[in-house]
Amino acid sequence: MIEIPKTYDPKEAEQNHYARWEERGYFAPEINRDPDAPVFSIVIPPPNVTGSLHMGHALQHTMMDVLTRHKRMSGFRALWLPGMDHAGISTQLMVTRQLKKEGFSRHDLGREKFVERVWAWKQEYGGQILKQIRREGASVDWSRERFTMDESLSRAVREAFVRLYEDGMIYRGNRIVNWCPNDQTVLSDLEVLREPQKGKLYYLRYPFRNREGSITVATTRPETMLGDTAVAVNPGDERYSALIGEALTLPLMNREIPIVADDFVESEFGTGAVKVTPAHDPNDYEMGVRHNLEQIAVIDQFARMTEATGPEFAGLDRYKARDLVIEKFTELGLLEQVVDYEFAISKCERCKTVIEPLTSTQWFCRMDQLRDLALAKLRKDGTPHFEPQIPYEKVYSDWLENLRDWTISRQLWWGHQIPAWYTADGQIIVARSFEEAKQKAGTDELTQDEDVLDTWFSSALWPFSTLGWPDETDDLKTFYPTSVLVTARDIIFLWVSRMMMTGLKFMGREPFADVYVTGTVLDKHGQRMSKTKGNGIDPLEVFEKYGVDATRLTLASVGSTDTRWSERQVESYRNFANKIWNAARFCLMNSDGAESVADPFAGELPLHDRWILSRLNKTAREVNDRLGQYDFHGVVQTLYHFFWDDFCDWYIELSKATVTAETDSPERSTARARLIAVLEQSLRLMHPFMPYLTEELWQKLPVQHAQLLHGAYAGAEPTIMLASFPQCDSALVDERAESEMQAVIDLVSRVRNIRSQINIKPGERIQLMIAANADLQAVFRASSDQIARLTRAANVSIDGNAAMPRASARAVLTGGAEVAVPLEGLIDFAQERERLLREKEKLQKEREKLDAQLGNQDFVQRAPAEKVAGLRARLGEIDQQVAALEQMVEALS
RNA sequence: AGGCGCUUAGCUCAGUUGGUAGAGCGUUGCCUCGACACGGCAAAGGUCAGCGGUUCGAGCCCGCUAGCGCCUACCA
Repeated sequence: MIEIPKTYDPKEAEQNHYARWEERGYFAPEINRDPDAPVFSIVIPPPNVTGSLHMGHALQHTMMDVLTRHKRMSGFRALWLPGMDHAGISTQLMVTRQLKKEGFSRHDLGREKFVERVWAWKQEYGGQILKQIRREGASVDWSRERFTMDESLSRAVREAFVRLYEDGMIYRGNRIVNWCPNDQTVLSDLEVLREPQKGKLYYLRYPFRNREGSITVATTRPETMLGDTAVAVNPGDERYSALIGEALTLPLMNREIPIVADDFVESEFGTGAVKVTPAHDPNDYEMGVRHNLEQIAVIDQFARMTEATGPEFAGLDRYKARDLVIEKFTELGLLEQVVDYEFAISKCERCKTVIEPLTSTQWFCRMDQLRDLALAKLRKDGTPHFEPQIPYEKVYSDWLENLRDWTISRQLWWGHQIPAWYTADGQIIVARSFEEAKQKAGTDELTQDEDVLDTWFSSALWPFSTLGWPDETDDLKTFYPTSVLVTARDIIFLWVSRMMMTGLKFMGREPFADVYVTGTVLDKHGQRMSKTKGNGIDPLEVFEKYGVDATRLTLASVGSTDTRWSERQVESYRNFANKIWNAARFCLMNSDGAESVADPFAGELPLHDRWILSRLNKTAREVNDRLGQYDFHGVVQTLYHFFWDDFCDWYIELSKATVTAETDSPERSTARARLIAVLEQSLRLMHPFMPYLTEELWQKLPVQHAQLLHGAYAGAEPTIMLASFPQCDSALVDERAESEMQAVIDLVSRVRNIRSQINIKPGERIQLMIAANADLQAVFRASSDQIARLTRAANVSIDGNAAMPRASARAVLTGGAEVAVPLEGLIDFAQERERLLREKEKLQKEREKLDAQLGNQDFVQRAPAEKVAGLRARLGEIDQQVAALEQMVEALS
């Protein structure tokens, strides 16, 4: 007899197993010795080196771990590759702040020292999240851990850059960009937030150059007027058509600017005339290009007015300049009106500073060819397959179709420095290394570009750079393309699409076949969890309180829909874990003799054994199928109900008498071995979701652990991680057993219902009289001991006719069976009559519905014959039961 | 402004090709029957947001309305 505590303590299991799994190399694909093993691989979405675990990570990691463990147990050569992202801006900000506390800036240190400092920071404080990933139980292969700034990955970055440059897809140019005046760097469109902003719309008059009068333009940013080089109107706007080409005098600057016609202008908005500031507005920039307008930079990189604005404005902050412009327009009588106006403003994703659009010389990546590769792949092969396909496939393709060039340079020090050098005479040399650049340039008087690349440039290469690219390593050949990408929806553009494009470009193959997009865990009010709102739930605290396994089940069942966080949910899965623990506890307490049984399910089996095997195998089938479809929610439900309802509530109870028999016997040993065998397979089925609990229990079971390992891991030190994942043996799926067992379950439930309704004390023994047809008689007779035990009946009689005592509580069952509980002296006849009449009423209501349906000729003719037959059968059944009930009532009168 | 999604039991969510609505928690009653009170047994609870349509039949398909949410966007 093996004794374990009454309550599952997750902490103990969590402390015991992870380190051992890791040390023994279970996480590495090399543990798989089958040379022909199919391959399964996932690369982790690399968390920021500055980050710490939040619910979104825990959610994604749970799902990736479930998939990886499932495939590993199924004999796949499984790799889940971990790593981190250097997170350019975040990390640089982190260290800059630290420096500031010490009283100096990064410029005091200089670039080289600063970068050293960031590395030191990374060593000391970075990667806290890696420890937390261990805590989650994530079966990642730490021997393959990567960091986007590793030398090998940096090499991949340079290689990719050079190739794209050589193919004409990367270029350097002066264009309008998103500039963050606080972080002092350019940002891509995807790193800019659009926020609604209450502001004002100013109506400004621009006088005609050569005559009286003026034209009025509306703007939210009057200060940019200093850089205006035109006013635009819609070519179809009759109010202005005569004015097109006419000259205006730009107030304050006294500059002559033309009126141009452009389709961009919406006649309905404002006055229908737009001031054009090509240097400080993306749309105006485009218009400027179309009309060949001068770009006059009036705002600098610190968001202050430039020298070009003249002595009164130069050096003023952009908002101060706004006030001054308005003041001057008022003085000149050129301010027509000011109205309240709400519009969208661009802010820096990181520091929330208002973005200043300005023209700047930067590196860009042309996206047209890359986009076409991705779109063609999707249209031709349906790759990647998004799950859920709706709406994500369309979200992805729509975005690709409207893709614009990607600004890839950043004015930071932390990151991959752009592999471009300039000669003294301004020639650009793009090369993989300084050596190569010198060769190409024919001189060593070269200066490397100061800028670094967007963090997402290196992330875009992650699925192959981590596997060794550009070298053709074994890992690359084996694990690329990866099997599936699991991610939140907010980085479909930033990351997923870019990996797809670079993968197709450099590898000639997609980086992953499937993209599983997870739902989001919201707070209990349905709001997104965020640091600034402070409404986040720390997964580590939940681990502490309820255990990792319970948390994982909760997260897995979120699936792909947004779900509000509810601690009660975790609590119920904690209870489930405890239920498993106690079911195992029961099995272990009654395990003596079980190990001597070689083949527990050999030979002829009683109903409940055939039934549980059928249920178990159907469960295995469902779990495998649903995991294949990424239906995490469904799998959790399936496992929960199989284990709790089928195994605990019925199978254990049905086996109890035999299993707990006082004296040893072959029957007892066999029953015990069967119980343990079913439990053992259940643990394997649940292991991907609940790694700690299942390992803890599996190790304790009196079974031949080594024999349970999947063939690919033969010889390994036994662990449930490497045990074979149960597959459905369809020979064991037994519909007849299931329906017969269902009859027993119905019978027991009805009797319990009677006991409860009549208030029979739980301790009180009853008599049970069952009348049934020959088939059911045989079923009930074979299970009569169990029926007696579960209904707490002193004795059970079964026969074909219903000669039942008048003083009894009775019920009719499906299949025409009847049951009576004789209760001489206890029965209140009137009450019992009412009870039966209520039953009858229920059936009659159903009958009415069926009558209506079957009375409808259209239904009978058009519905499938099978359906109609089914309803007719049900109708017959009801009639029979109603008749039986009427007889019972009659007998009571 | 467009696009998309959601609205099912008090709460959080499932609902597979249209065929008599499900789970967990909560609620009610009974229960120390030695695996488990983080438990057992039994039960109550729903005009599937509203309106209209298609169909023999709609939570599921189509249209409109309302509320909520998300994403995209070049109305200054």
